[in-house]
Amino acid sequence: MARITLSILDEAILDQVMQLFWQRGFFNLSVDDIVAETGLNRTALYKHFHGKEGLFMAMLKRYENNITQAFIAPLHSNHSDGFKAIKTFFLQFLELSKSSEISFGCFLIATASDIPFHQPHVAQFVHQFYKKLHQLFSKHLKQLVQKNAQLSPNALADFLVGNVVGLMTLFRSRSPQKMIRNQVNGILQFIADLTKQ
Amino acid sequence: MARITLSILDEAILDQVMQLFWQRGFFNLSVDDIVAETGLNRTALYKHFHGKEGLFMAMLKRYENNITQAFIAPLHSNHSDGFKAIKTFFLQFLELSKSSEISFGCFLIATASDIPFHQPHVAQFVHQFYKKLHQLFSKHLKQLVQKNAQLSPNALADFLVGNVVGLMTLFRSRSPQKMIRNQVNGILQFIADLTKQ
DNA sequence: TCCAATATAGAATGATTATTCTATTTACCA
DNA sequence: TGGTAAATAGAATAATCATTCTATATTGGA
Repeated sequence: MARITLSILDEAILDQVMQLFWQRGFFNLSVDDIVAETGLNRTALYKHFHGKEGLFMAMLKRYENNITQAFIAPLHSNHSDGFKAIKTFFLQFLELSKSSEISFGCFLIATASDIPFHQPHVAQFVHQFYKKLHQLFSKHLKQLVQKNAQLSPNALADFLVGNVVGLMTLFRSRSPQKMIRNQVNGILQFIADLTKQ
Repeated sequence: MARITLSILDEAILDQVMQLFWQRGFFNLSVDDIVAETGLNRTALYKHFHGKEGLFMAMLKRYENNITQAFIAPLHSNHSDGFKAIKTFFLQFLELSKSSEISFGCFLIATASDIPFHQPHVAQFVHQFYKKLHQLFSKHLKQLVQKNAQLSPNALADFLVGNVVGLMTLFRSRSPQKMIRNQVNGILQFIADLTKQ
């Protein structure tokens, strides 16, 4: 029966719904907007997602599966060169900033900013995303950081997660390309220096 | 007549209104909520602020004057030691993370995340805040960075602004103390290394 | 082809939204 | 003290909100 459920909901429509929540956030997007702009059936919405909150959570998960997974792919490589993996990941921000289409940052991180007013369910999901990112960074940093380094791989991974959060928030607030570029360069110099010390 | 206007609006009530917008954001706080929870007179609201948008903008300015100014005070010092000024500024995040009271991050930066849906007026105000922060960092970095450094003081200032944005967003999303501490330590090590190279 | 289950479109509902209006109270100065 | 202007409280309004209901259309298998 899960099979049937899936076949009913048009994937293209769900992508549109995801985009809308991503762009406008939970509180600034009404069910009427969704129905009117995407064609998602109102009755189907309540049958399959049990309301607006359920739909939002489903779209957040959809985003993580479809968008986030692709973005963190460079960090999944088991390449021996940990710096290269991290560098490839952060260079994506430069590509994003060069792109002519408007970026709305990261749906998950934008939601993080609204979190105080969402269900604990949503908050937990965002924190788990932070954790996944942390683990991926940490894996590469472990083989990169010298024994005598001042900061541990775990500490540095937190530093990188914080920088991703910063970059994504800059994107969302339509900051100039130069700011993005300078922050990425700062991060990369910092990581590069770790191996030289 | 501006004199009269000021005497009418209770400063304590305005502080409460500011706190509410700060905590809940524009879209998740109704005029009825404001009236019920702070005692702000509804008629006065429309007379003096011309609606919810005007009140929000006024509270954002109030926040910048009262809260932000105090927070960036360490960067206003003309101390000869630029590193010390920057360090003092970032150590404030550690104090904040140790504090038992819940932090809602930075009102300006949380608004940045909602910006795509606000008036350009609001977006511009947030960008000017980024700019002010940049200039303050840049001032200290200029006397800190070696001539042969890979990154310019202006580039590094952008890097620091991005990190402030990241830290504030972590606060807002109720991230663990350890994440905050590790990001601050990363920033400080990076700046310290600038002088040693 | 016919039937039962499901999908759809959109009207109805009742709560909540921002804003305006009205009536009453307060403050201030001659 | 008396009168005018401003402040207040809260009712009224019309739009919008999330959700449910109803009636019609569409499907898929015997």
